[in-house]
Amino acid sequence: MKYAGLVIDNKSDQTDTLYTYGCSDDVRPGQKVYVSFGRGKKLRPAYVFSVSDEPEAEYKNLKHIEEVDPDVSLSEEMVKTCIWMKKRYLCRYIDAVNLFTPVGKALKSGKVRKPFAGLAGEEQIIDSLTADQQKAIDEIEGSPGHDIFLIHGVTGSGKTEIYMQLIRRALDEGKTAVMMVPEISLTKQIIDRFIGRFGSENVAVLHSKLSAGERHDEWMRIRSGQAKIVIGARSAVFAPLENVGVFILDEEHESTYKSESVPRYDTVEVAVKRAMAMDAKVVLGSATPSVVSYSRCGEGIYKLLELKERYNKVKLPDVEIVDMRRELRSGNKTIFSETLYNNMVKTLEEGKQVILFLNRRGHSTFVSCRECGHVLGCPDCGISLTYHKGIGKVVCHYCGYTEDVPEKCPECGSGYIKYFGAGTEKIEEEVANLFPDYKTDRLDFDSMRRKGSLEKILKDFGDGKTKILTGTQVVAKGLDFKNVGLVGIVSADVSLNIPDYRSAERTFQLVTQAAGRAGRGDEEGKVIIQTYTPDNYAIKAAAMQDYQSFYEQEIQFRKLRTYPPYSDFIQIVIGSSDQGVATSVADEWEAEIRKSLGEESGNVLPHAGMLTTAKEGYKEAIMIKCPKGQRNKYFRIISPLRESVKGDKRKYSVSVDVNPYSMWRS
DNA sequence: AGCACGCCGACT
DNA sequence: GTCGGCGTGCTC
Repeated sequence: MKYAGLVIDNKSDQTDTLYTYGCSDDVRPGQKVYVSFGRGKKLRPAYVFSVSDEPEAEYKNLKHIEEVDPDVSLSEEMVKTCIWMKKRYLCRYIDAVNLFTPVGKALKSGKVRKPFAGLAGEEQIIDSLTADQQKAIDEIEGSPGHDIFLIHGVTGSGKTEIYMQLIRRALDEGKTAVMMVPEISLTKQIIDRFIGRFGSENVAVLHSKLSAGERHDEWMRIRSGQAKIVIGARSAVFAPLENVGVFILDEEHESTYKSESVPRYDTVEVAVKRAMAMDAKVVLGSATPSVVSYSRCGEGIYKLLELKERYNKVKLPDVEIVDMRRELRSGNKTIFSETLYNNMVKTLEEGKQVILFLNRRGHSTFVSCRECGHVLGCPDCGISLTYHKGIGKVVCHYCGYTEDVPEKCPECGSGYIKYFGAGTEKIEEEVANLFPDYKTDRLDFDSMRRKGSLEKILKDFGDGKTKILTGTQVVAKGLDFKNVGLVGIVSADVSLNIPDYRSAERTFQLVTQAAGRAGRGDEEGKVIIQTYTPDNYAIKAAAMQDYQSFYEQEIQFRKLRTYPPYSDFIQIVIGSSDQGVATSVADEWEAEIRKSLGEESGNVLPHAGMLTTAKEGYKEAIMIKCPKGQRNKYFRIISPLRESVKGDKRKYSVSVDVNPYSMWRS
């Protein structure tokens, strides 16, 4: 008989440890098994994490594995990655395991289900590769084993073709491949291209819109070795593939690669960890690489590959910055500068289309009383409510609370209620007034939900029906339409004014990406950037499409303030339905961490209550700035605290987030 | 997280 | 007398 260490499928901090069960000699790590646990009568699922000849201790009530699941199992590499994730993200074993295993059950055999129904596949014929493309492929394929590459290529420089050639090579060598894209660009087009090239039998697709059953089917196709290429959003990094040749992350700078729920993993880190175990390559691609990734090239951690020219040598767009302060001084109080308006007229008269970008949805950003100054706020969150004219209500963009717009000020009773700050809804309204002869449309979170489909809005624009499309980030990313003559960035300042150390980086990325939407046919496009801060380096560099210049200035700022890549932020969130418990636990942890850090205790920010919805309960956040190279030391302090939750009788939960996506809520 | 044990109040 | 309320504590 042997002894197996099991992770029980049980969502509790208290049981987050390996339990020893007796088993037969042929049980292997990674197997899904069923055991009796605690006082429960039903068999519970569990995963074998270790097998040994001797038990670690004497157990007076040793139980045995009752059943082994014939279908679902993890590889040894996946088990090791789970153990690493628990340490790295301070999550439970089961949280990591659940990412690797399918939710849902298989449908009865013989049955709906073809995930690619209606997708014929579309092969794009490539005449020849550019010199840059060929050089990148040669360099990646020429490196013998595990390696990490960053492809920095302007929009339209042909990164996807490189990815496909690398995947072809992996398949030829009998290996498999993972192709990841941000959720937002996981559209029919990219799947079509891959199926056209590799055949639908070789391709599996994983994304959040699959039903549990579909996900299970795809999982089985991958695990059984049928599908050799997995395309998906960040969760595809957990695809149950063995012998992966290459993990590819397109648009690597996108925030969707960072998980915002437990375990709060970074997809690049997981890909690198798995790739190391399988001697695979990791390829990151972006037109605007994240500052952290680019700096790693300078340190020799990643190998940088530059694609300088656009495919078919299409010229980069002509970009103009408009100083809105001057516009205001000259008496123009509208949203559109004279330059933007004139260019819109010209573009439309030429029969071309216009994209207007503003990173703020809704109609008016706040509603205020002119008599007493009262601003309508959310009763739960306190932040100001955004007016949505389409539904005639004010909405909290944080928790989703809505209410009717009051006719009188709830504070003083005055009827002078005014709307301030423009969002996409307001822009669309203004555009429709100014250009009544042209069809307008709007693409943002609200319109996608209300009108039912992203596809419909995109199709109308693609067919040329819609002449002017207004939208948020969605229009800045991945849209590839040939007839766009003008892109107007209505206010480049929106993302710049968010109090987060990455605001300049995000602004540069957004403006560059939005500008890249212009002139994707064979003609040069025009881009107009409206801003109140025309001298800001991120805006200037984006206007020049000059990544290098942006990076050099940004990295100085990061160094000066010891922000990433010169440090990591570690956020510890303590949540409880009892405010007193959350606060006292946060007090204790903060004091303990400060004590352990000694002279470096200044790197611990005092804990602060977070904005939460009623459902989430009360939350306290401790933010720690961990200097570069000190991560292990800081984790040695935090890990025992995390483990101590097991023995604590008070009711609270703890989650740890390394480099959280948003820093400004707390 | 489950699940059973156990120590208190209002019922056939 | 006992049915059941959910507070408490354990799970190899």
